[in-house]
Amino acid sequence: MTAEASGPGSGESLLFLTDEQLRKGIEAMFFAYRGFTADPDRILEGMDYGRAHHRAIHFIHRSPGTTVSNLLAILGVTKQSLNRVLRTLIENGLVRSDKGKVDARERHLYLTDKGLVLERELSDAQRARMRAAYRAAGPQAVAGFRQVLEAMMNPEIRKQYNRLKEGGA
Amino acid sequence: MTAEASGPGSGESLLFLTDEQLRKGIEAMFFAYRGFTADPDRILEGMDYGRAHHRAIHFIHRSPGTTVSNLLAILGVTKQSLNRVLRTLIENGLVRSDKGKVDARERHLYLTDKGLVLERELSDAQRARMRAAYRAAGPQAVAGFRQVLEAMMNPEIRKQYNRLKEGGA
DNA sequence: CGCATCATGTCAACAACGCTGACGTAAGTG
DNA sequence: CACTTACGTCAGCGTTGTTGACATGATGCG
Repeated sequence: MTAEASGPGSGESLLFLTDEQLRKGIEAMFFAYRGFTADPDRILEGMDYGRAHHRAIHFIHRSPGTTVSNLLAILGVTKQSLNRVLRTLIENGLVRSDKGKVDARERHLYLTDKGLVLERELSDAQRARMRAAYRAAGPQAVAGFRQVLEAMMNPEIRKQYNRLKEGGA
Repeated sequence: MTAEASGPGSGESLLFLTDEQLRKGIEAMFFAYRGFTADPDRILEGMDYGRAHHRAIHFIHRSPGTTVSNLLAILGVTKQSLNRVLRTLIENGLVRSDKGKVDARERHLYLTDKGLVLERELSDAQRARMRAAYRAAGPQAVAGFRQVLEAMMNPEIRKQYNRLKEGGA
């Protein structure tokens, strides 16, 4: 069960669209996501933080100076929900919130040195697993992996993802 | 950004193991999982059920007659958490719980006709998205997709996944 | 200038779904 | 008979999502 999803030669047997195949994909997605979050979750447990904090930290690190609205759009949660998370991160000195210079209503978010330390710890763990999986599967599999994931996103989300994929903040 | 993850000819440029590439994979995983759960979530919202009910229904449908312990192992939650979900499903007549014949301590779980209807609705929605993604990406991408996901699972989980992948209940 | 709108923060309440700990009961097992 | 197993349940709690309402300061526009 490695790479023989397409038929033996004859063009594109649609075997990979079987309900059975789809079910396997669905279950693979479910189990893999568990692995995907397992390492950061383990690091976070015991701290006052959870998965939501990890996500906020990730995207702030990724787009330093991003605004609260940006973050809201990317994370897809309500401002009340994000604010709860953001407040503790700011109180604990992991995140800095700067009033905007051109538009003073906006808050620009940055990780502090302390925040960068935690970000590093979390992403190292997650990247290590990702790297192992990538290495085990090989470059071609990785390309396919990304293709399918992109096709699985909601269209508007995919736009955001692509915007993120290219440009900076 | 389709399939040029490996270098232009020269063997296996390790470009796909870049931190940047890993980050893209991580974000793709995050956004794709949102899409993955979006359709069932939408169907469930308004009913008394949530994502946890969907998961229980899925695996009961998939392995009819499975026991509570089996389900616990697959879902990776506590019995208290599962029980809360299972109880409502049984009370509402979506799931039937039969006392075991060889070991009367065990409860064997089945979907009722009513349960099958909901299962169908949920999995149709999820499969439709999966099918679209598979079709858009093509068989080779799908093979890679599954390879990377499998490599991302925890080892014990991967064993369960493979056991599920093959045999029946 | 004044008023609508925007970006943000916050209070309150609630739901879903994880968790731990403890206890009970029926049924296998040595 | 004692022990263990499979399951159910009560009680309580934490995280993270939701809605609704309200406040504040900043911006933009007629």
